[in-house]
Amino acid sequence: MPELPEVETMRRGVMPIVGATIVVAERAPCPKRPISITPRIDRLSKRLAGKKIAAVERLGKRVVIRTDDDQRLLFEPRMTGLVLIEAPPTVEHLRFRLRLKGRKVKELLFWDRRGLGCIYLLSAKEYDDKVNDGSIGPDAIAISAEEFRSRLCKSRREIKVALLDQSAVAGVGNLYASELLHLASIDPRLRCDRVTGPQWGRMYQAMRDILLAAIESEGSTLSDGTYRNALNDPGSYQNHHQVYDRAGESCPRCRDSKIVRIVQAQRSTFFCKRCQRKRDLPRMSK
DNA sequence: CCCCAGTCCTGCGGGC
DNA sequence: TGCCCGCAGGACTGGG
Repeated sequence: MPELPEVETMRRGVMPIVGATIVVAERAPCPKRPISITPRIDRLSKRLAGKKIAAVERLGKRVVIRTDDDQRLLFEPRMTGLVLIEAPPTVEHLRFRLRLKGRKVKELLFWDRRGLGCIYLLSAKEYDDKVNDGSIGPDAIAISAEEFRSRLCKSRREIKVALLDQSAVAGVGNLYASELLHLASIDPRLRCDRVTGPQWGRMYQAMRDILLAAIESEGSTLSDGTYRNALNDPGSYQNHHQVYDRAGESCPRCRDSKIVRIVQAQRSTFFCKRCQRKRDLPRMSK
């Protein structure tokens, strides 16, 4: 389930395509039900043919390829998508190919087992509009502490649910939301409008620490093994998970309370009831 | 406007 | 052993 660290690892993995010239874009042969590509593939290919790849960027959980004429080709991996330059896990789930020339790398691939992912090409103006109209919030790594707080603090939703809202902050998904709230010692059920100033500070710092550490580890590869880096190796951050998918185990911090699983907005949340409280415990006076 | 439940999809693991 | 059902959670949509 690619979240910010996994998508950042994909971005870094396909960086060698920068400077290459696009020859043609095509659907890979015969998936049962084709993934969503906008505009349709022949028109998308026509708009990209002959354009040079100027940069590979990332916005939240999307890989963004910028061409020399400022178009943006966006890849949304969703649950099981991978952006690759070689060796897809299987042939039958290969969905899309960008044929390239002028550099060592000859193709960019999109592979997606479940086919929930999608691809779209936007003009410079369409891209700017999308970023500015609020449908995609600021990236979780780039956002300031003040903006992080101000974009969330008025909501009455539970903090864990709000962290998943990509229009507020882009990049945090289900796994890292549980992890960062554990690191920040905050109850995932706490309403945003009841989070205190110190809690906002800790949450912001924990979000950065967790996401940056996970990028260092090239993301988390879960038991289904789908997510891989560009060299087809698994990430290693799953070995650092404190709470995610660890219900019933004792909390690694307090070594006492057991990690519990609850459901919020139809998604699993994992946390420690002892370490993560709605209210901070009063500080001991000397 | 804000928020939530339902939808898409495939592979897998648990239960019988 | 084999089959079936439910679950996993990205982003989006429709409705309260």
